[in-house]
Amino acid sequence: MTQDRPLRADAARNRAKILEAADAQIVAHGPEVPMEAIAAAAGVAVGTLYRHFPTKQALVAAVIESHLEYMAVEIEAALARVEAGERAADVLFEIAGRVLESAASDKTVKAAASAIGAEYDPGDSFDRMTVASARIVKAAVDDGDLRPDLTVDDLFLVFNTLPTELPADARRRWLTLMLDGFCTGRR
Amino acid sequence: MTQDRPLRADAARNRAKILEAADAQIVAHGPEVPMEAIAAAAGVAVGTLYRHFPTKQALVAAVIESHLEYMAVEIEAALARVEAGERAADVLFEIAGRVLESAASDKTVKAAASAIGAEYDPGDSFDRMTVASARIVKAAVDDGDLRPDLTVDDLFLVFNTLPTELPADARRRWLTLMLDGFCTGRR
DNA sequence: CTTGAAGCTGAATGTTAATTCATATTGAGC
DNA sequence: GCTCAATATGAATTAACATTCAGCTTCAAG
Repeated sequence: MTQDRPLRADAARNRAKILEAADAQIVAHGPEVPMEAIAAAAGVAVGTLYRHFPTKQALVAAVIESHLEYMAVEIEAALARVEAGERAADVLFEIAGRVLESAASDKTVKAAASAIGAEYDPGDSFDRMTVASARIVKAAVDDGDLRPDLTVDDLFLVFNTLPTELPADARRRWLTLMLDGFCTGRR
Repeated sequence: MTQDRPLRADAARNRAKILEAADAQIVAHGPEVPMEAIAAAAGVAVGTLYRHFPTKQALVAAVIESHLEYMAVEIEAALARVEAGERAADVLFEIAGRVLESAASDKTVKAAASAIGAEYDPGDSFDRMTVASARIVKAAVDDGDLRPDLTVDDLFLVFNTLPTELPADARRRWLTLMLDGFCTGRR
């Protein structure tokens, strides 16, 4: 899909700048940032956005995909550690903070997408993320560290729930409360 | 503020219809519903919206205020029950579900407001709500039912966090996880 | 039943933002 | 360094909205 013909050097550079700028702008100003603003932030003209992405929706979808990809990689790495013998709950909690940031941005972007009406394709990364997460949660439950009725869906519910806007320390506090609700108390 | 001169009967009726329609439309379709849509839902012409509210922001602010008012009343009633001897944690949890609904809508509407750039005045209702909530939380903590480090801010953090969109059962599940995180386990 | 103020209507105005496209640039194979 | 297909540019087009206002309608006081 990316390789019909290799991209010209400057085009590839611009594409990257556009994705980066779009991410930053959308996370910072929400759904309604003008394409002009994204273009300006990327240092290109609007027309260039449309050379790379047919519509604003498509651009937003691409940004989402990059977030999902990041999270998938992160979580698969965590799963590897669990399978290598680390305690699942420990790994999960350690990851949480880092993934949280991306999840937060991702949520903003998803909201942006649906506000615009994009029915974007969940795609490969999402499945990878789900599968890996499910295994980690299962392991932690089996260890007796997480309440036995807990599932990946709960985890996702909570991650999708998380507040986008507010301060880092509030976010940390929130995470603590959440995770405490997940634990058996035995840990 | 409401009583410069009593409103003509039909005007009062329209104002109520407008507020109701605005609430429904904003909660259902989000910030960006056109004034035209609100007008149509209320069965009046756009001009009428502007007779009652100078700008869209003002209309949105009025809707927020009505939600806050509802919650303030609800929570003050809860406080009365606590002061009458009911166990604070019980009352709090019983209320939670009901207040949750309004909080969810309110969040949507607030988001709408800030998306439009309304710096609306938190106002009286908000303070009443805060004060009453703080007392209930304090009582529950003193009873030993809620973890001792818990404050109203935590409660609000959680209520502001709550997902607007999703299904009633998911919301219930979420609430359970949250509240479990709040408890001492003693209860 | 009159009448004037209070209300209502909806087309017109002004603004903002997505998307297009004719024109101008530029990378890379030769 | 030449050439042209790939790219980039940004003014123009089009669509949605918020908001205004001149003219019409309806309460309600007398």
